[in-house]
Amino acid sequence: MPDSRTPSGDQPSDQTVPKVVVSRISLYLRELQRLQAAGQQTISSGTLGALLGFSDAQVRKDLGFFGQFGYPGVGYRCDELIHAMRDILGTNHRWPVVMVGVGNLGQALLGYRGFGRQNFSIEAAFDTDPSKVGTVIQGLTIRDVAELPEVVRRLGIRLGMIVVPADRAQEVADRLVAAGIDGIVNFAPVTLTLPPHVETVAVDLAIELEQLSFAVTNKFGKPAGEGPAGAQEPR
Amino acid sequence: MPDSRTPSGDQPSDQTVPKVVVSRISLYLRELQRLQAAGQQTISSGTLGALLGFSDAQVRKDLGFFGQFGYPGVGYRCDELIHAMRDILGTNHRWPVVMVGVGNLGQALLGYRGFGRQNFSIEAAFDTDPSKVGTVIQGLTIRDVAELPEVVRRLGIRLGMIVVPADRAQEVADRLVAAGIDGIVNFAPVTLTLPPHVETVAVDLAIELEQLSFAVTNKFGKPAGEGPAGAQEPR
DNA sequence: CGGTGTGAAAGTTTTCACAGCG
DNA sequence: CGCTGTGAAAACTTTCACACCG
Repeated sequence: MPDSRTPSGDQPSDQTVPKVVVSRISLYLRELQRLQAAGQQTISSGTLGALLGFSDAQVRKDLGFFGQFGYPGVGYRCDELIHAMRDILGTNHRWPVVMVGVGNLGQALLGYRGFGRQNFSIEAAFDTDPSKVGTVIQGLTIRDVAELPEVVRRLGIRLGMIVVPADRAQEVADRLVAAGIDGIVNFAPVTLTLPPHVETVAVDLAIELEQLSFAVTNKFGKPAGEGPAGAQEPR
Repeated sequence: MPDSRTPSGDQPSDQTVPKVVVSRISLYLRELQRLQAAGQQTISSGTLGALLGFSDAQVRKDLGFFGQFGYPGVGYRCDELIHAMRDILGTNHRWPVVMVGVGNLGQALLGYRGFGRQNFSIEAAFDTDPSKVGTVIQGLTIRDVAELPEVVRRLGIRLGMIVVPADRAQEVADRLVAAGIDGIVNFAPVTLTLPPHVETVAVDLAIELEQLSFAVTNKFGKPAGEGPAGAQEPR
């Protein structure tokens, strides 16, 4: 484009990037990390796409939203692309996170190693149940929700996870917002009402099963021959 | 359309329904169940949409993929629409499900009440760890994965959940497919290769946090400002 | 009225196809 | 060569706007 230097992530980006593109970036990153761990140095858009069930053009277009990262005739260097995608996603630095709700699911998430692998670290966990407050789970002392504002401020935390029952989720969301949080992952099966400056991502496990139920139910009412090989469709 | 009888879910559906429409159907259903529990009899597309952040037209168009369910001037009857949407999603009947992997997360999912609420029931759980096989968790006796085919056949199970580490997920998927499963929810952070007749839904918890990281990082690069995520050190 | 259902228009995302580069 | 980056075309999704209904 402007000149002919070595590829690098310059910023043509000012257009607004579709959400679905960002979710694919996460999938590219995940796959690249696997490839790198397997010793692969470079990869082409075609190969990367095939591993995930996307076209080569889609991979290139997606990356094109953020800059130029490839080498014509060669492909992309895994290490460079991983670094670039972490920059895009904001995960080249560590994110401290708070969790509210340490029931079944909350406790499991506290022990999930996958967060740390992508540079997220649950730094504090809260509950309202007095029988839980003060106990130690996965090395963390559970605190009373009343301490939320102080802890968020002291640790400079911007992200929170809601892992409480549906009927308590909005109240917890309000507390997180009041404490100054910028983004929330909501595992409760309810839609939160939030001020527009707070970002949110919803995960509803029952809905995932419903989507599968629909797909399986309607499998034999579809068009004929379906897609390429058996690559899994991304969410 | 054809005649003027009471609205009901007849099926103009043969067009292929976009996935994003199906995911909104799940959200409509969730909200309707909440409204019904709160005693509401009817709801308009505008009100329902507003509760979820969608336009009235979107709600009507989405429902239009599956039939005619509304009463002009009135809206939709909650009980009817709930039933219709369960029919669409295939959750008016109970789905028995198998789970493979009863680590941290698997055990939490075994205890999650939200599945039962939407008519899914985890009927059997498997692991390969001999120290887990034979133990009872959440009232279920954990079985050896070798028993998968027999149990799936005997209980007529069509859906499976993969809750094992990434490096074991493909092998487990192959076993589920061999056992005759039709759909898989995959919680492992890896893309599965599956035959085209097997449906799949992927849930990657770290990716959800990454999406939030991106949104928060770029919140102030949206309207006019500079520097969304491109910056990278020139090589 | 207040609301649905639905073509047609607008907007968005994906695919195509090809110039250009090492 | 093999592959990227990217306009332009195609496909798809959302919004608009309005006839019609109770």
